Amino acid sequence: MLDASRATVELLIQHRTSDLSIKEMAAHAGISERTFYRYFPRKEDVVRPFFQSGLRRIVTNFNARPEYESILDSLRAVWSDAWPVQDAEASRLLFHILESQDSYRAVRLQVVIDSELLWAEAIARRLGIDAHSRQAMFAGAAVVTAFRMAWQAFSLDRSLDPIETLMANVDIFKEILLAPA
Amino acid sequence: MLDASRATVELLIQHRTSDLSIKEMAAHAGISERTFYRYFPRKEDVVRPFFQSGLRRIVTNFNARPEYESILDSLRAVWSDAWPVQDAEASRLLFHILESQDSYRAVRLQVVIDSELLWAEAIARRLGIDAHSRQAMFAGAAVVTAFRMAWQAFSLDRSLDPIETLMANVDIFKEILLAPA
DNA sequence: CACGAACTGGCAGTTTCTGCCATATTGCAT
DNA sequence: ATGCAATATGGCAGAAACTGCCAGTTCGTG
Repeated sequence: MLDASRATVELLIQHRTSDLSIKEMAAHAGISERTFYRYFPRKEDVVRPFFQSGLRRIVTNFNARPEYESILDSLRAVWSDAWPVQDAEASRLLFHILESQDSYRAVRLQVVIDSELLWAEAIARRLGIDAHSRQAMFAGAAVVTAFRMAWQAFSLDRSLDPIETLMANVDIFKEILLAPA
Repeated sequence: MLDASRATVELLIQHRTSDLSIKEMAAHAGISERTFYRYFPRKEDVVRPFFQSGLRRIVTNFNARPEYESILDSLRAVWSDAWPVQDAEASRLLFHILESQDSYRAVRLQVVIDSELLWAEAIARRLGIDAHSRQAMFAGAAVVTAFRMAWQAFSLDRSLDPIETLMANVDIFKEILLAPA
């Protein structure tokens, strides 16, 4: 399922457009149309596993960072190696393709927003607070917002450095992310 | 178009489900199926104008508040009268209906996230800073996050007071919303 | 190997969505 | 008010998206 998602994203990038039929997607992923619909309730859900796995991997890496490291340093570290696609230019292209159709954009945003919960848990663990507390929830939202805006800025402006952009964003929420209680 | 959106949302609430066909929606809105598709590119886009107009109205009201009022007081004021639907119970029901299907949930989230830009401009005007600055963008994101979480909490927990929930959320981002530069 | 559970594909049928053209409505100048 | 152009609407045919059902396959387990 993740494989099929990856294969389809690859096809989207190849064709530089979001106008692909189910037939084309299924064929390139090497599965039948019927199976395609078992994996993805709606056509645009095809990008969901791709982004989910990427986002989850970042959080997992964050959780694997040493305790003594500051949250800001950890964020810098995990952001460095975790990109949705290896090539920066392909990443930008994918952003624009998915941005061009509301249906894809909406799904991508939903996946991103849903990762707030993972980040809330991760930050809460670090700060030693309750993962369901208001503070933890908003710390999660802050991290995701910083990611989201950095990715957008990076995709729109070729001259930006992704890591520095993220860190500048995170800096704004510093207090929220550092206050222990 | 907004009328058709409102009518359809009304129908969703009446039927307590998101499983409505285009045929039913168009009939209830008093337009043909063909015209329905002229207004709404995809079926689930039908909720878009409804939420957009609600969100825009809140920002407009915020901009109409007196200059001398604090941002927090203004937020409290505009939040008080502006609900997507008049009846609180209907509002909760609508939330659950749209939450039950990813396609509707994704659209709602997208509309909410897109209102960040409006808030960034509104807050920037108040603080006397550039609307495209990083600080303004994140202030907008902070307000929207506070709204979003308050609405969710309010919809899930019948005992919560919407205004107090919002203000408690906003309080977390106090520094970002108050710092003049 | 046997067997049940889970995965996959084919196909018919429904619903969603689009292109094209004809008709109606609106805005505006006369 | 009248004519005219621009725009909004509807009908219909057809394509694409999506579902239900059943049959064949693969996979893990005893």
